[in-house]
Amino acid sequence: MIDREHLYLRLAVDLAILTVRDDALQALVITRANEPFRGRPALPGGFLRGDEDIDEAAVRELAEETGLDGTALHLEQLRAYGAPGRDPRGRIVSIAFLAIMPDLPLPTAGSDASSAAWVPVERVRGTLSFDHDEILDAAVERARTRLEFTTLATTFCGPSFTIGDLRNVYEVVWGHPLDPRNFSRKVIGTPGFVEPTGERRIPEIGRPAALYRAGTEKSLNPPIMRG
Amino acid sequence: MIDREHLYLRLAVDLAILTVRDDALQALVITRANEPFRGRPALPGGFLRGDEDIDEAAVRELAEETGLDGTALHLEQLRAYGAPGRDPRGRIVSIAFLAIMPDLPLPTAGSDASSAAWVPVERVRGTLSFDHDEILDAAVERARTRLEFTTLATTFCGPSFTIGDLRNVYEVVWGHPLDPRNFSRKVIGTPGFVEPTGERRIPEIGRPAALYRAGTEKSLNPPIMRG
DNA sequence: ACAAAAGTGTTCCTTCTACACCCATGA
DNA sequence: TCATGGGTGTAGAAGGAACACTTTTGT
Repeated sequence: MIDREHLYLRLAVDLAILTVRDDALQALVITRANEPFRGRPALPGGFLRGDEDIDEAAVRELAEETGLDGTALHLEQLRAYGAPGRDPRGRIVSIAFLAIMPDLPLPTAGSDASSAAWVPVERVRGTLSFDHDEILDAAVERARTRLEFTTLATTFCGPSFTIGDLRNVYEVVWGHPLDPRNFSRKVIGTPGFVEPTGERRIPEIGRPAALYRAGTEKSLNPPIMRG
Repeated sequence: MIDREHLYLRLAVDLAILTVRDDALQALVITRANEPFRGRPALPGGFLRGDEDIDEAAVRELAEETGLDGTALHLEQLRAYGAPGRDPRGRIVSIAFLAIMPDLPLPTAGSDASSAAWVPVERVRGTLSFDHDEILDAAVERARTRLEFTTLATTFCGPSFTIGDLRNVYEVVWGHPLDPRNFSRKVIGTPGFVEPTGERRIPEIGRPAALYRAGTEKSLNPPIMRG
């Protein structure tokens, strides 16, 4: 075997971190503090270190950018991006991840980022550095199909939520309204999707709603139809 | 930016190449010609070169191992495997691919492989080098769900096939029988799944069956239920 | 009383499922 | 005419879609 064929390169992880905030699907976008693309928006990410697995690198980067423990949240590999020339610094292959979070305040601004902020994905479209627009598109599409077939939507919510909150997640991610009555029945009638806490939430106006927490079931079948 | 943090490594692509052959789901397994694991079974694969994208490397490796043009077949990224120590040669991260082929003769034995052969996945289980057992498991599970939601099963068949041939693919991959009559109706009633060629195949015994080729539709909705 | 959001009941329709039955061919 | 696999008809069950209607709160 000829060693010339063996290309040495650097491996990065890039994170598409999504949340539902102000009735919009938003992504965590940083402003780059270093070249290349200094001062331009990008997805958070960083280089793989010598002693860690790829998923560990993703969890570490998530913690560095958001201060949150990624092991409790949804973190999933999307795919590898490795077009020659996708990074001006040289041959860098990136493993893209999808991360789902509830709408929590961001405790820290990361080291490599001069700022980190939630931005609606509709506004981010077409503005990102490297091939991060493509990564974000893939992440959003993956999240959309995950809502159909898994209980992932509960990860967008906090520790307790109403069926209306959960429906709002679906409506925002899918971009169209759902029938509240059929949705309610479907969710409550699916064993392991949600569990009642016994508490209720009293809104400013209207009938109080029962509160639920995420159940133990992870997959949905039959799925929730996207309409 | 501290350069010590940037790990340089080599990137490999590994291919789980599946076919349906002799009423069994089989994988293309090579016997390694070089260290490490010389003489042991493994999935075909190789290192990324400097001028190619990851998917191009997968197509190239598929051609080298099977002599077939991968652009016409189904080739799909599974995920990256990068545990430190997964390869005794050093830090090597591998992008795993799923490839689907009809049951064709294998024209060539590859350069890095002393032999390449189809082996039923049930017999391969637990015998492969590196973390290739894990990769193959992921590939089989991905193929199973792809049959539900896409027209991928036609890729297992040749250029023309009967509905019975197609059903056999489903039965072998899923591991349980399907109702021939309902299956027939479902496939023929799904626009774009299959197109009649006008030809018929006369079997040794029994009624001749109409021949079809793959249609243009790639996704199935509603899906074919796995039972 | 009214607005607003939570939830229930009911009807219609599509699709899956199971199985009875008919069709076309070679031996 | 029989065995074998290809293909159609049809009745029942299950679940989705649509929507009328009731419930529970604050103002």
